[in-house]
Amino acid sequence: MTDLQALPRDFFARDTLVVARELLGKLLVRRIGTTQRIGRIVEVEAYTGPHDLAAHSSKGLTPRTAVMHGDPGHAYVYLIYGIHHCMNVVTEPAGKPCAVLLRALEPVEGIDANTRGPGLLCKAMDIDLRCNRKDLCGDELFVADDGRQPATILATPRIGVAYAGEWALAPYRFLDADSAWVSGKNYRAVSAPGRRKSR
DNA sequence: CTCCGGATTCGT
DNA sequence: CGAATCCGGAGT
Repeated sequence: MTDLQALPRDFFARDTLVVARELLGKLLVRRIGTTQRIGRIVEVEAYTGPHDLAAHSSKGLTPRTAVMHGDPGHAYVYLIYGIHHCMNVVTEPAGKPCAVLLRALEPVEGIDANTRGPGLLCKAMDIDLRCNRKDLCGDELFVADDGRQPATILATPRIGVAYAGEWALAPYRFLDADSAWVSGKNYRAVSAPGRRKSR
């Protein structure tokens, strides 16, 4: 895995829902000095712009969300609950503030921690606020394609966005249906509510 | 300046 | 089901 190449910026400069689905199966590569960590993306969520009330950019242009308004192919990393980090990939041409949240990885190389869930993913990959605004068309943090893609993609509502009204129902969470590494163990109850333990 | 709450996770 | 723990965003 030494010949991995970062996906070009125009991969990210497209419709956010398309980029989100195509990110499934791709490799997230984190290089730190001489070591590298690689995970396969198996779960993502799309945040499609100011009209999408679940997206941070629905609050307008603020210091935190400025990176979402900028060029695609950059990392938007933020601190959540004062404890965890979440990593997004900025999509669409500059001026259209959209992003895809990376929610779970399948460990491929150099990872020995839980990668199921956005906060754990960042911890396992050593991604924090230093990575915010980082250009993904570089060599420290990038996305690569090794030709593999999921056989089946599942779409569900996004996790933890109940405040977003109708937008909370949009099926913008995408996952590799056959992956054992999605965060479904923790969140299936949220995705499929109302099911009792009977039968 | 103060105040509120969160694209989460873990332990009770 | 609540605590952890900090900062962005909004209001005074």
